[in-house]
Amino acid sequence: MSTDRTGGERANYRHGDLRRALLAAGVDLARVGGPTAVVLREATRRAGVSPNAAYRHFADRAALLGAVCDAAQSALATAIEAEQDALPAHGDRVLDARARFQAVGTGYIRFARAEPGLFRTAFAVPDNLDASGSAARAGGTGRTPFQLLADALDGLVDAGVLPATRRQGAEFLAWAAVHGLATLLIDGPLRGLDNDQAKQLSQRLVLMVNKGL
Amino acid sequence: MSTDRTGGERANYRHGDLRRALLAAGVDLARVGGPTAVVLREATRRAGVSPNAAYRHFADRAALLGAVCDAAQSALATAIEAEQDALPAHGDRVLDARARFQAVGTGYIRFARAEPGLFRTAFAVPDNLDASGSAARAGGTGRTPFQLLADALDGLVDAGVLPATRRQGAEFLAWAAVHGLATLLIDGPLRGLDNDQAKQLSQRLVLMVNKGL
DNA sequence: CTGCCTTGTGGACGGCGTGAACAATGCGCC
DNA sequence: GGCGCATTGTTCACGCCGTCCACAAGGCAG
Repeated sequence: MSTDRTGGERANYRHGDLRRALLAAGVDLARVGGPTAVVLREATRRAGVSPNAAYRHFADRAALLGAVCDAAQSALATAIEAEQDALPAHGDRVLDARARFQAVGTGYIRFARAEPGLFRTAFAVPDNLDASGSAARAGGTGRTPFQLLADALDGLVDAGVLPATRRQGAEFLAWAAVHGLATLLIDGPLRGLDNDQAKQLSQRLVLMVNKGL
Repeated sequence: MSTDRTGGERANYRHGDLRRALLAAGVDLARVGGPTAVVLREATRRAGVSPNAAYRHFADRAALLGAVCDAAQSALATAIEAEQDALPAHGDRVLDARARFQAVGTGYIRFARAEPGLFRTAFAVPDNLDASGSAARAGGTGRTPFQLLADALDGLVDAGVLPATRRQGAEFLAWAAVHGLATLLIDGPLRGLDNDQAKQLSQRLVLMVNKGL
């Protein structure tokens, strides 16, 4: 599906869009097998190109993995946005703010379960506060997953649900809880829970966070 | 330090304790470089033995990694126990129960920060509920990290702090939060926080869990 | 048209996990 | 005590991986 444009062999010596092709192949690999499955030689194979061609577009395997990681974060952001967009606006500022916050958690965990390989890859590269806000990791609205969470918390403060004094650092507590549950659900002892149980547990978790913040 | 008994070359054809030597080498590798650093050939090299000798004691690399993973979980359990043992008993059942619960989180995060490679390795192998209680993962008291958390929650119920109705599944919520914070602190955007900030944040998190459960 | 910069190729190297055949060892049985 | 056999370690070999280097094919600027 991502070999090259014509489907057969390249007409020209040049590929034309190799960087994008390698990235797409890398994402496919990550989707199926997680971060360790994004393998340089296999990506070039899928792009119909010799192994070393990759080095014209990525410094090394880590660079390719980093790009795939950014793409995965972007997909996560998109999933969260979709969850929020599906929300009916019922006018009540408090309820709306709570719902948007809840949707961050729900979307996060839904994505982790739907695309475990991509999810694992999204966090395979150690990141810092800069990377967490990098534009390459943003979804359709230009916000990264981390920023979407921060926005939702700001919404809680604006609606008067969360005291401003407890706002600082709250994204880390909330993120920790949701991210931890996600890893428990896909790699941990909670693997194999069905959708209902997972949904129930994640709602309970977000309730806990809401109440405990 | 873990080459062989005499320090020099083996006197005998037989090694005598190769399985243990390979495991020790594997743990050393994991300590420094995390799960991906536990490499069969390097472990055998450190044990002073040919690469294929490992296959007499481990089915494959994954089996060795699994054993290292169990050892890491056991070390984590020991760290939590140590944190609890350091607690002064001030007689009040409520305060004691809370302190023991808090100590699980504190010990968990202290270990993650002190031994990030080992910590990452402890969760490198997807586990299930059976594995979470395996004796190989237990610390000095024979309890695994997961069981120590469950014990602490039972203590909260016994002390009347946590309503019994909310006990079921609480270990997953608590674990999610603490584990999530740990990963944020060692691989995530919170990397590089100093000890005070980390301690403060983890106390705040456990407070959140306590209040929100 | 010509020369140069970019992009892809081919060959090679060392490291990895792993399989098969072989050799040293030491224990159990006579 | 000697012998046979299961155990444990060695050697050789294969295919995969990431990566370096020298080279070739294409396109663009002058």
